[in-house]
Amino acid sequence: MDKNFDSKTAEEGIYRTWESGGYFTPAIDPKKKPFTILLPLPNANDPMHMGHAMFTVQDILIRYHRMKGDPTLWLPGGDHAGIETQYVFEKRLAKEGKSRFQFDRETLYTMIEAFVEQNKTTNRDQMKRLGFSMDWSRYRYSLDPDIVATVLDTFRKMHEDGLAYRDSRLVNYCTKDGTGFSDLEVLYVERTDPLYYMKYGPFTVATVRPETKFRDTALAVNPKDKRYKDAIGKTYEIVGLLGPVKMTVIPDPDVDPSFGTGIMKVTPAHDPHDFELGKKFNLPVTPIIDQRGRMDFAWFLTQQDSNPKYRERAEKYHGKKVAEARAIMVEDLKADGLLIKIDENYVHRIGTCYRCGSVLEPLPIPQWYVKTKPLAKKAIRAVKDGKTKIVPKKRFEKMYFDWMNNILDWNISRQIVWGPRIPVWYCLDCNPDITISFIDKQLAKIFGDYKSIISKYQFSDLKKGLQSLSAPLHATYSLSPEPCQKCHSTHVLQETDTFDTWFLSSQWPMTTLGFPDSADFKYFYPTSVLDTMWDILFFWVARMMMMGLYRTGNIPFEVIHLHSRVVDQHGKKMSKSKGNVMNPIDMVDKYGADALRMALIYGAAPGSDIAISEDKIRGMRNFANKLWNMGRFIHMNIDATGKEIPFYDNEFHKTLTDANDKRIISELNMLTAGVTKDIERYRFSDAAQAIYEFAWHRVADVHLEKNKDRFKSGDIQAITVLRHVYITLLKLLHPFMPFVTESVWATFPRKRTEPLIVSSWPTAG
RNA sequence: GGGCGGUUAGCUCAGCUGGCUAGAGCGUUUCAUUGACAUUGAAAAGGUCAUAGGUUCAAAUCCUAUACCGCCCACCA
Repeated sequence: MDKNFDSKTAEEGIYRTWESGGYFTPAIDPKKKPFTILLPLPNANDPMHMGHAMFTVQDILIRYHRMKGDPTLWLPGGDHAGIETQYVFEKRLAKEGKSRFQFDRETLYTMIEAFVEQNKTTNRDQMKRLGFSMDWSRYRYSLDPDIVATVLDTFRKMHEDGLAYRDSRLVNYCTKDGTGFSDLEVLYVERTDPLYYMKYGPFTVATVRPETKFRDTALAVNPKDKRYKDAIGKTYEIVGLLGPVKMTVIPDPDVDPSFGTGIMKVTPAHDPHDFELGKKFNLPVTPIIDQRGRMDFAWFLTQQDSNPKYRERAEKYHGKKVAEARAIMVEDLKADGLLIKIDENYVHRIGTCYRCGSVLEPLPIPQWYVKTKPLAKKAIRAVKDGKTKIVPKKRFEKMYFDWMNNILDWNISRQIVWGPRIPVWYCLDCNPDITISFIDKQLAKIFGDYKSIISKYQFSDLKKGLQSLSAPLHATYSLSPEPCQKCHSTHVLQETDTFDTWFLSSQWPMTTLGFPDSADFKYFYPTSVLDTMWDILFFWVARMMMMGLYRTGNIPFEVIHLHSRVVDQHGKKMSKSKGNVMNPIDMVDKYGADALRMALIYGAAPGSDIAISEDKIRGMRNFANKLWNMGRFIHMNIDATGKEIPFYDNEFHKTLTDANDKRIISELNMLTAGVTKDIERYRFSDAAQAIYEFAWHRVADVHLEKNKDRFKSGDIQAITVLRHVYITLLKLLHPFMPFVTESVWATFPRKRTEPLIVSSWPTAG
């Protein structure tokens, strides 16, 4: 044996032995209850970060259960990660001076697909570097045809059940990325913006968005506000930048009389609250900002009789970006004496795109939604009834219930190409006023060439492309084009929106296992533990609960375990901009996978952050080496005796005479019981610390030193006990530090020849 | 605005259902060692457990309030 454990040369070979031995693939035994974990599917295109390294938690559970003899499955996978991947790809295009809008949808899709294929294996190889014992023979990719087929079928069922529907309402739209998002994806940031007090006929109104005033449809006041009591229901003529308009004052209990002047202008097309209010009072939805984030005054410019002054203004505003237009309008308001004052220090929160940071525009665009209330109800019930347990309970159960109880319908439409297209079809002949705003080869197939389409149908902006249809709400579910049910026309077009990535991943437990009738699904579903970080509790975990219960009638997993977030050595979140990101693979190269794994587990309390530093990883590398040298010491002493050392068993136990031996055995039994209990209770740090403490400070520092003379003198009993203690430690530590333990294990004689990974978990006593 | 978590040694944190001199890793100081390991060993310094009350025979641990830090949720224009 070498003087030190050399992780670099040992790890790869060991992993290959495990893999080629088939130990990662469980043997299906109907008599045994399996233990199953689904890997939270990483973006197939993404290199590994420290967050992924925390999947060590899963490997600990998996290795523990495998050693206990359970048919154990850890199912890996990769996510096409719709918007994420397309965004990364577009950035690359931008570097070449290109834009996605230069390509038709099929070409763009093919390009992204090729891009993903190039990088798909990186993440997988890195998982192996960490020693993760996943069943690679069952690896799934979220765009595998059978997975997509199940997802589409779920959509079909939801459509039939009235749980998937199309509606035109305000959507959080990123004008830069060109897609809408669900409420969860909105990132609110605090900002200080000017609050403008504008003259509004006989009133004064405060707003941060003067540019939307042209399409205000009403004024709202709190019905309890005495100041405006008499105004409710009355219509006023209000002179604005483009001349006078008529507006009615409506009551709205949500208006805060103490904010601004207590009067609110109502803009249903660009404010979610106003949109709802508009529905109540039958106000028209009249947009003034388009999907590119530019001012749209076409409605005004097409009027024949408009005043030349106003017309000139509208032309000036038209097509300008929101911020730019606002600045010009503020100047015009001042010139007209309509601006009363500006509060420059108004602090509010504004919705931004979590991807690119742009301000999101609430825009009225039709999208597909999932009706979530009935699904949430069952998902709440399942946790309340204890069918699925959340660990740590105290902290995260409340979060889960709060979110489920206040859940809103889920927007599953994305105006991107990278992902499965929503399988519904619209008849172009039944909807002659349809607006098609993208380039699509499918259309060319229907009509022969683009030109004829352009002449027949309205295109809002061909170049911008790939956006949602503003079609009437009639849609037919189908996987392939079928003649219109009403008019039998074959001029049908598939919805251009693709599914939100989370719509696919929410079905991961079913789709990966082969729902509805594969052997795997029947055997492994519901899975045992779902381990992930709390940041995707709503995005993913909660939605899997809803979708799993909806489709299978059964929970997708028995336990939801939320692991720690990895932060830097000062307890700060790792981020590229802060420059404090640590690459897990670098650490594996430098100190070994065992060291990194142990450093991530050791000292992490359930639900709290775990601080990682290179010093800590180095400390754990030292521990791996300590363990290695304990093995070396034992070998040297055995070799010195020149004898065969008996295996430690019950018979041998009875012959123990030395107090030191008896004591260390009894302590080992206590440790075994403790570690087993800690793992069962998801207290991995406690288990890791207990083993570390015992191995280093109890066995190596005390027992070994104290009994050195006995070992050297060839005391067979002492050596047998020591070897047994050591071998048991290797087993206990194997889930945490699989490489070094497996490596030393191989140097010791065993009753059976299997590697440590499939050896039996020790029992106390 | 609502909610959650944190505040313990120089740094990062453990301390689960209250109970012996409050622990670990890293760091610091001193000493030792060519015989498993310097990726080592022995020893040491270092904490009024955020603050103020309260419950209790007993509180870092439970309760109340305050302060600061972090996070989540929410349509206040």
